[in-house]
Amino acid sequence: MAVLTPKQREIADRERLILDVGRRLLIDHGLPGLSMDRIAEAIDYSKGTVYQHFSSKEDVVAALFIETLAKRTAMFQRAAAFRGTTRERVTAIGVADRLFVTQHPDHFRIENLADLDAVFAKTPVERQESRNRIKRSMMEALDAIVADAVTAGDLSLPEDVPYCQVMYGLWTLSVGHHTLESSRDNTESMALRPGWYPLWNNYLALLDGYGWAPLSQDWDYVASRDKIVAEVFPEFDRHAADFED
Amino acid sequence: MAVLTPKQREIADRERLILDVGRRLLIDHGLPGLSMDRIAEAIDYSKGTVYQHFSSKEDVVAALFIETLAKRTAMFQRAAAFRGTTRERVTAIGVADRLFVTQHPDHFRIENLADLDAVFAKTPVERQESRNRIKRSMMEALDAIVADAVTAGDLSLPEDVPYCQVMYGLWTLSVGHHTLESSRDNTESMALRPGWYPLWNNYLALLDGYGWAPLSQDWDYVASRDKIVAEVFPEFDRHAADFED
DNA sequence: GATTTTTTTGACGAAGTGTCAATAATCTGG
DNA sequence: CCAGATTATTGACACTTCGTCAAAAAAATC
Repeated sequence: MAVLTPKQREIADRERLILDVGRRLLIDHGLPGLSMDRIAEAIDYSKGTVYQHFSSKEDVVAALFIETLAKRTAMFQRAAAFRGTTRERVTAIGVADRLFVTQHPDHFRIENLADLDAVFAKTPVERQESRNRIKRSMMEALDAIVADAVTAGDLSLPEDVPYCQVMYGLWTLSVGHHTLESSRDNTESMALRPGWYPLWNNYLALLDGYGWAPLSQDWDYVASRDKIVAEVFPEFDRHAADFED
Repeated sequence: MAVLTPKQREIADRERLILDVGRRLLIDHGLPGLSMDRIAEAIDYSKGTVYQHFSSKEDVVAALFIETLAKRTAMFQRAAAFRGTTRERVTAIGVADRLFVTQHPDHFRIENLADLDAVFAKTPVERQESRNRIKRSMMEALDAIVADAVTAGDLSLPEDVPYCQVMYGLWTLSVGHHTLESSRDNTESMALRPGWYPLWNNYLALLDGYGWAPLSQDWDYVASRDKIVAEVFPEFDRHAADFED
């Protein structure tokens, strides 16, 4: 089965094509702008054929979301492998998050549009399982950092606090930040400088609050941040400006 | 103009009726389950009449959201007026947030469904301004607490950190938490105890991280929490169990 | 009670969803 | 290479929803 028949090739290519067209429609015209009719028209096949690939419009969106999630997870895994203190490694996750948002804005946009129950509820179980599998592998990479921090003595948590709670805090900070930022008037109504600073500062405060050593007062995390970009994400090095505003 | 003609009365009553029916549909069947046809059928008027009240389906949803937002804001304002240390007052906001979520689940559900750009984008400007006005008054109540903390010497922020950043951190924690919690499988995929504890602990850590005195190690905030409920939200006193899981 | 203004109605056009019988293309074994 | 079996493709169809608008009904006004 190593080699595909021409027909199988065509089908595989078409699946890619549908996703690419779908992504464009989703980015350019939002969720309501993505319709099966439009996809069919754009790829010059009939609607029925599109339904052969995806069971519903939501299924297309979910498939796009999964691609996005895989990309984010890959970046997080690279970040988690940074060689440095455990707190630098968790900082690397924050950096990866920021780079993901700024360097793959299309993917990031899709995360906001597609990670909704309304979408996945109309999707075949395999798709849902696929999503859960990737999310789980992401969480594992993150929890491992906390576990390492505890064994290294950089962090000591009360008995009743599970490892994942710390990462969960960072995650909620990020999700909340991007949710609020995505609707313009929210940040507008606050006298807050837009961009990355508020989130970065809240990361620092939360980790300091948990007592994750070395504390921000004892270490130059801006320097760490630059080092992380240079070592882990050299392809984005030139874009250090992403952190400036 | 103090007294309404019967006709005006009827129209006002009907507006209420539309919102009530709309809320039920939204809660029970989600965003797609709310349709103008269904509303019209449920209230025994024609669709055209519904459109006399609201310019679109999204307009109905937005109106519902504004009612919800007003309710939350009122609770926050009560909480902010708690007589205690500044840090207790910010804790009171967290308590109010929790009580809002648990005691008004319908409203909370609506926040998640309706505070989307996709909704407000299709809404007349007055509605948008209305939302922004309420949000702003909410933020003012919150920022005032931080300002008081700084003048009281409970908190000292670096020059370049605006007051609102601290509240913004708490807000993003809450938004992120509820966003993640609203999709079952997210929390499921983490070994995290569900409910209020992770959020509460992250509140503590974030505020400790900012050095907002008295720090959690020097003060019994669980006791404060009970006091806040008893004094500010006596109507919910019996439901202290909301904080237990 | 006649006239003007306001309100209500439901049929309508446009768009979108997902289905399915009919048609076309492809594969398969002799 | 071809007949027959299998698989893929098509687009018309039934359905739903949105938002509009001319015509009808009701209310207000004089």
